[in-house]
Parts: sequence; C-alpha cells; structure tokens
Amino acid sequence: MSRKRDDDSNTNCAVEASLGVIGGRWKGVVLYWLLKGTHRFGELRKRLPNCSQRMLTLQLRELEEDGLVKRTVYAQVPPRVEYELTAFGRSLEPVLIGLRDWGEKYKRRLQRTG
Amino acid sequence: MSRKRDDDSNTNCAVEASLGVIGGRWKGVVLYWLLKGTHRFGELRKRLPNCSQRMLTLQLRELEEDGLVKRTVYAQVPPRVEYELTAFGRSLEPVLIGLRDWGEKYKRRLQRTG
DNA sequence: GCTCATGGTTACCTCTTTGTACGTACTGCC
DNA sequence: GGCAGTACGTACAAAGAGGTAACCATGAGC
Repeated sequence: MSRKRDDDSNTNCAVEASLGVIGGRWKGVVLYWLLKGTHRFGELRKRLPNCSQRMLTLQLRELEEDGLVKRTVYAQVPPRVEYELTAFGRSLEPVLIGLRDWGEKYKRRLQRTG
Repeated sequence: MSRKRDDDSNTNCAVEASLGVIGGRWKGVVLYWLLKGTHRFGELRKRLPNCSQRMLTLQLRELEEDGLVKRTVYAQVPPRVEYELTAFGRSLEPVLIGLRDWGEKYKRRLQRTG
C-alpha cells in the first residue's frame, strides 16, 4: 500500500482510517497470527517467510505505535522479544475474521473463473 | 499500499487476499460510496476531492477487473459512465461496515490520546 | 468555427515502499 | 579467541505508487 502515513486525507473517511492502520504490506497477516497468541520475533519470521526481517520489524513498530501491539523485551542474552495484541488490537478481531472469510470467498471465485 | 497485484504471496493468507483487493489507496472510499448507490464518474470525483482523476480511473478499473464493480457506458455526448457494485461487490458490505466502525473507534482513540 | 462538458489516456517526474546486504551488541561455549 | 544465536539498525538500490499537465473525441449551443 502506498499510503503515506500521517496523511490527513485518510482520516476523512473511517474506512480509510482503518485501512491506513491495517493496510500495510504484512500487517494483516501479522495481526492474524497475533490473534492466535503471543509470538516471539523469530516465530513471526517463520510464519511470514516472504517478509524480510527489516519489513517485519517496521510493520511491528507501526502496529505498536498505533496501539494495536504490545512489545515486551526480556533482558536476556540472546535477546528475547515478545509481541502480543493489546485490548485495542483484539477489538479488531471481528474485522479480521470478516476479511479472512471474504478473502476465502474471493479465492474460491478466482479458481472458478480461472 | 505498495502491494504488487498478482503477487502469489498474497494469496497464501486470506486476510492478505482481501487487503490486496480493497487495500488500494482509494478503493475503500470508492466502495463505501458505491454501497450507497450507483454513481457517475464525475460524482465520484466530487466525493473524493483528494483523489486525482487518473487515480480514480485506475482504482475503478482494478475494482472492475476484480469483479466488484460494474461499469456501464452510455452512448451519449458528452459521455456518461455509471459505476455500481456487482452482487459480489455487495457481499463486501459487512466487511466495509466493520472497517468503518472500527475506524471510528480508532479516530476517537486518537483524539483522546492526542 | 469556437467553446464547453465528460470521461477518459498518456508521458513525465517525484516520493514512498520494499528488498538485499551488511553491521551490531551481548554472552556463553568450545 | 572465535563462533553461534537473537533482534535489531543502516545504507543503498530498485520497484512501484501517485501527482501534474497536456491531449483526445464528440456534439450541442452560440
């Protein structure tokens, strides 16, 4: 999504506001996995093999900034960082479920129509 | 959204598949207005003052390709082109409503926390 | 024959997003 | 002393998204 963050025009429309938050390249999937429970950074990497390390870091940082994700650093060596949804992040659950269900409908449609 | 269309990795996750379809810069708003009824091209332009003509054309074309929007050209001068949702497009309604409602929650939250 | 309105298309340029590759910090283990 | 493992950060380059501005076709109205 080439949607510049902090763009005022996003906030005019509530739909755009939502998409501005969850529309990032990998945010949907990240949120979807976090819905299933806390994950370490390396675990998320395995879940998103096509997402580079840098991108995963960036997307997580933005989700954290937007208050959807909580980041917990444990003072260990080697480092251990855990990500989990905040209460506000969990309020996205029905939306994400809706997106997933519709996405499956869309994929089935693609198969039918070639 | 800088999400390359026709990218296989999108389709691995249904959430990403949905976002690939509706995640375009202006698609959310366009769909939201079309939910309220058929619109001419010029009407949509007025609804999206921040969207350039070129972008509106592109977004509508992609929505049409994805089977969400039907485009009807009337053989008139000056030209008259109408856009409306297909049945499949209307199946997105609950998802869009969900995005809108959550977006409003998000905006209220932004105001509270500054 | 000039202008206007509508719904485009096209070329060109800029800014953003993303990828690749490499560097870092720390400590325990061999 | 050197390497492994984790979770980053940084620099550079490529790709993609989006803006601006100009052009097009056509017929009605003047």
